[in-house]
Amino acid sequence: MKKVTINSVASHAGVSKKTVSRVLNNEPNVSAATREKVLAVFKELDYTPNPIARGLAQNRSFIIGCLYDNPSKSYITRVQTGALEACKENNYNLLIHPCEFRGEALINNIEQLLQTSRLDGIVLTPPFGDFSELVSFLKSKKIPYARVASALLQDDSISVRSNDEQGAFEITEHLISLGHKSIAFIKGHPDHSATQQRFKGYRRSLASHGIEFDERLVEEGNFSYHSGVDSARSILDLSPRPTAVFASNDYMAAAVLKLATQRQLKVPDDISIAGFDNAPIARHIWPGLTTIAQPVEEMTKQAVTQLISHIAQPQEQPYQVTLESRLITRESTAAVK
Amino acid sequence: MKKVTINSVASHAGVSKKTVSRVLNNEPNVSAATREKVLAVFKELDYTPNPIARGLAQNRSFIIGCLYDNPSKSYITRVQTGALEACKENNYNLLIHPCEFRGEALINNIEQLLQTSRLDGIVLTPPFGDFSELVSFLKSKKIPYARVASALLQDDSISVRSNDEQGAFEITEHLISLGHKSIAFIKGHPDHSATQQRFKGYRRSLASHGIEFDERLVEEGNFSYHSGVDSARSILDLSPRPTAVFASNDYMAAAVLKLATQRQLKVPDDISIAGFDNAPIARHIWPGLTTIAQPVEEMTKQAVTQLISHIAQPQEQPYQVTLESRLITRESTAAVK
DNA sequence: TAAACGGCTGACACCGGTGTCATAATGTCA
DNA sequence: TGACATTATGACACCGGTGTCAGCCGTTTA
Repeated sequence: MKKVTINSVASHAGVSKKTVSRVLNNEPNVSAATREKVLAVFKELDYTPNPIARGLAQNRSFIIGCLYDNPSKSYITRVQTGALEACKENNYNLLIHPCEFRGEALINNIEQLLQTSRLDGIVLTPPFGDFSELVSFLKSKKIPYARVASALLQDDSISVRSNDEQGAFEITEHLISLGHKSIAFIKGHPDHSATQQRFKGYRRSLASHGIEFDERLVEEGNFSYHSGVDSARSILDLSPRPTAVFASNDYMAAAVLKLATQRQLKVPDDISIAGFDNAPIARHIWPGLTTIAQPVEEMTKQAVTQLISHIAQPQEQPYQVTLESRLITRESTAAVK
Repeated sequence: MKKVTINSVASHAGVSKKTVSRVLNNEPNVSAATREKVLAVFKELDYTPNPIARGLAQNRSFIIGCLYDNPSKSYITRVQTGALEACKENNYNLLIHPCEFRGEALINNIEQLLQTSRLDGIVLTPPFGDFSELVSFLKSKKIPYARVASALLQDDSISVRSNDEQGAFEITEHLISLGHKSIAFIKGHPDHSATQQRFKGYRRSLASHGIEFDERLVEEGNFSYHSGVDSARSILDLSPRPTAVFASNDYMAAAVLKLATQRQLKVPDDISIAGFDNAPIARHIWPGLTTIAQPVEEMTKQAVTQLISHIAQPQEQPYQVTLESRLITRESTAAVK
């Protein structure tokens, strides 16, 4: 079976390869008759253009890089799913690049990645969208990028996020409506902008009900299950014990639940627990976690779609979108007794 | 900043581009002096060869495709981690291809993937390594592939697996040693060869202790959490209720635990539960799940490493390896009362 | 001493596409 | 009907590497 190239198509159709190329790329200045003829030969020979040759000629790789550093596997796969959908629709490939570096080392690592992989663009998932050195490095190198679930910036970048502050506000409202007044809070990783946002939503809700903010109820976590265990220990040791705990993500919330259960506390009777993200674990444990569902796949898909269209045709206007999140109540929260 | 290509290096070093190419590829027939000179220019100009151009010349993409269809996000990320390590070491990229097709549609989907992406090789993760139509399709197309965690085949393929049968045997032995005689079993997805293996290990252990196999204690699952819930319902409704449940993976085991807890059963006092895989959830819930840890990253890394070296230099001898798995006991199993 | 041989090197075609530009064919208008 | 604009097409160079082969050199062999 011989390889089918643009040359075989051209000679089969009795036209030049340039004309075939024009048909391939839907360029104008091809007569309808010629176009038909070439398209027929495509079918006949079952021709697929070679992306590598195209890439060489256009100095493109048709590969998008996806940068992440996240303890949550489910979050990563959701990001990947969304990114893949966008890539598939545009005949791009996705290169995944887990990356645990910070600062200088991060820049070097990315520089090397760019040199060896010739990426056409990069999706920055949390926390990388908030690393200003990285963002300005990419900007200076003129590498197109898109930011997912990162803080709003007053610039011309592509950014798709969800409203973390509002989500945290709503879930705190939910707890307060159940009669809770002493609500502990576990912060996320300080590098993630979501951490501040969620904290802000929590405080706004407290304030709107005249509940005084109590520093002692706040623990520093980092989104990992392990950090949740540590925070849970401190919180459950408090006296008086808070009647509810709002953890900045579901893994930490699951850790609180595990520790509470180990200590013979009944959830939600003795203590209510709320999480954030609607990770699979939120519904895989008993009681199921009340949490906030975010459209992670949709955010990433939009970001990558926009990134790809920007690569094809650099635009001036920014693309900044904020999607809505949604409260999901399960068994882990109940009215205070 | 001009682009640094093989041509600029050649003119800088005062040699032909072919000689530069020889140095790049560590080919013989370059004098030590010339080699030194060229290498110095590499450093000086900070040269990185363009993989796309190289790919065009050699008709290679330097991309490995990773095929998967698995409900467990943590398994997927572990597979990816291992594959990525191998790719990175060999300057390959990894293309991820989640794929829920079967039979004819699967072949078509993969054929399209191959045409558009020009993959150099494919890693088949469960259950794809056991789809004989797919395997023989790849063989007929002469696409190099490696199978991870799939059944042993008497052929010349690359295959890295772990001993599922032995793992299941050991965990059943563990339960029996705790005094359990009525041990329910939840099977995995019938497409996965691990499903049969784990079932065999369970039966071998029962048999070796003279415990009669009871069909009524066996439920059909499919590795998903949801299927675990259904199976758990049937098992917990049995009368007399088994004193232990061995689920073929941790998600299904977690489902059993959730349902049991919902029904006010104490685990492990009223019923012991064991899983398989050592997924994160196994230690994120209370009580933690007794399970079998498998070297998923290591399996995948070995498979991909071998695949890449096979691509560079097709070998005749097969590479078939079985790695060991390991019993991890946590709080979900205890002596029968 | 001539012929044969091996290591080293570069000229040149080639991989499969795209960009540039010249030219042929067709259409428009005065 | 001729001058001119517009559309359609192809020749050719180019992207940045690798494969083939010929030629040069110094050394060994007959």
